[in-house]
Amino acid sequence: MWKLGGFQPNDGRNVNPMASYREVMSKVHVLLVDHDSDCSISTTKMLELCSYKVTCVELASIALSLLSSRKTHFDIVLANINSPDLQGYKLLQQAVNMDIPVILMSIDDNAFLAMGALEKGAFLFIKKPVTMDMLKCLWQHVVREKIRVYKEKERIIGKAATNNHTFKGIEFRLEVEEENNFTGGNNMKNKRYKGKNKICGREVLIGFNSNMKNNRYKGKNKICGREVLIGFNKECESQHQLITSKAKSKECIEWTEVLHRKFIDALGQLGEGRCFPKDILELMDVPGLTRMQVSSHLQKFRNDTWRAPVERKFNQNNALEGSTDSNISGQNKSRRFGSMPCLKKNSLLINDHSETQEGSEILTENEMPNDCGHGYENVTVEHHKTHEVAEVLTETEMSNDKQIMSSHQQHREQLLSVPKNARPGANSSSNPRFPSDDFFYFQDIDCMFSNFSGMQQGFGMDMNQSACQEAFHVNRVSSEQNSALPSVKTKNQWSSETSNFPSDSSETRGQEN
DNA sequence: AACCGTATCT
DNA sequence: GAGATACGGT
Repeated sequence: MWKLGGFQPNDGRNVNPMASYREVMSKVHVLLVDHDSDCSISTTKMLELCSYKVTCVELASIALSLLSSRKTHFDIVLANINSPDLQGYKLLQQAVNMDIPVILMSIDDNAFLAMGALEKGAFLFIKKPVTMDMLKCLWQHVVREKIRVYKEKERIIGKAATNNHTFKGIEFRLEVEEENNFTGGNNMKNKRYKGKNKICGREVLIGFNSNMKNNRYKGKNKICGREVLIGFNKECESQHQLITSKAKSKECIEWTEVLHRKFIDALGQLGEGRCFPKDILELMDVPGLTRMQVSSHLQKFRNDTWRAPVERKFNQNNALEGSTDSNISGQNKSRRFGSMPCLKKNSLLINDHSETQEGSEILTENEMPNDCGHGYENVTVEHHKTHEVAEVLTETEMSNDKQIMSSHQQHREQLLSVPKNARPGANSSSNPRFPSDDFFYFQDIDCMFSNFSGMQQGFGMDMNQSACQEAFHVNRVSSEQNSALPSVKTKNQWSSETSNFPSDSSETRGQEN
């Protein structure tokens, strides 16, 4: 139960008379989201003067990640509705789903904005600048909302109890339908998942029939990563009734250009054969981002099925005349562990940036002659020419540059001797997916980076270094933490870093079985 | 047990 | 179609 001092929301008589306002306010954690640095600084100061705990982020997407991670509990969200990443409403939606009151702010005093915000569940809509008076009563909104939520849950628990269904601290509704026409949800039709009940969030039908009497679907189920008990009684079973569990919809993070650039940055630092989600996550150092999310993004990126938000919009607007990429679903069956995403030539070049990206060409494995799908023999990066636009050499070029080849050979040997690749069960002898001796190739991170930034330039994106640093300057309250955030790297930095495979300080990953 | 890569889902 | 999730494998 949520408590403030001696206050218990279910019993108004238990208010601790000794609890001063300040004491109460000091227990309220405010998530402030505002890209306007002047405003956020002043608001933060005022909030802190009120004794609130404050976490300040600049972008709604970052706030979303923070909320998703659930590592920190926030009691209220105070957000600028005009977040540059256009995630303001998404943030609102997520916070509402989490029963966190949201106060939206805007520089515009617009009735439509206000109505829209309230309609979408905002607790309050206020015009900036916020004042001390507004903030002083913030805690009351929190308390009122807590009381409301508590009563709501109590109501639901009561209902659930009368139906002999277990309610386990998470809001979901149980509805019993009369019809007996259940044929199985999508998840159950899928043979692959027949063994377990897969609930990928959102609304899911959890049904059973006479073939399911082994109670396979009784007990723990996961909704949005949280355990939920979905029980049913015999009465229910005999009637073949359905239990509909409506889980809160899972909020997705959006891989914005800035976030993706961080991702690319991490890939560049790790290098081919070392691009593991966990390491990428660590290097990205984005609060709230999870390994699963990185993993998912890595998969999309490796398969070339991810498009930057700007590109999506661009493609939508231009309807992609005849540029269907039949290879998009052509996934690499022989995926190497930790492999660098191998970009398709046109995956990033939605505009022709060749004039600004001369010398940068990325070939798909399919496009590489005689590469047997490995790519290594035909594609490499000249690591020594660190101050040039990265090169991807064709076979012909390779034959003309034996010096490069020998240096590459050294890198290969160096890499092969690095224990980090010796993942548990992921070695060349026991795992066919592990890069065997002839498997390494070096995807040029410079090219990826160049193409990517070229694309952004093509869309007039302001992706200069300060902008990126700004975008990732997450928590001004603890700014020392952010000073360690990796900055955007120049091409030269990329080359110099990727040219070496640093002696790996970390031990072999995972554990030996 | 942790984590990776893939398949599949929403 | 992007992102989340389930699952098998190591």
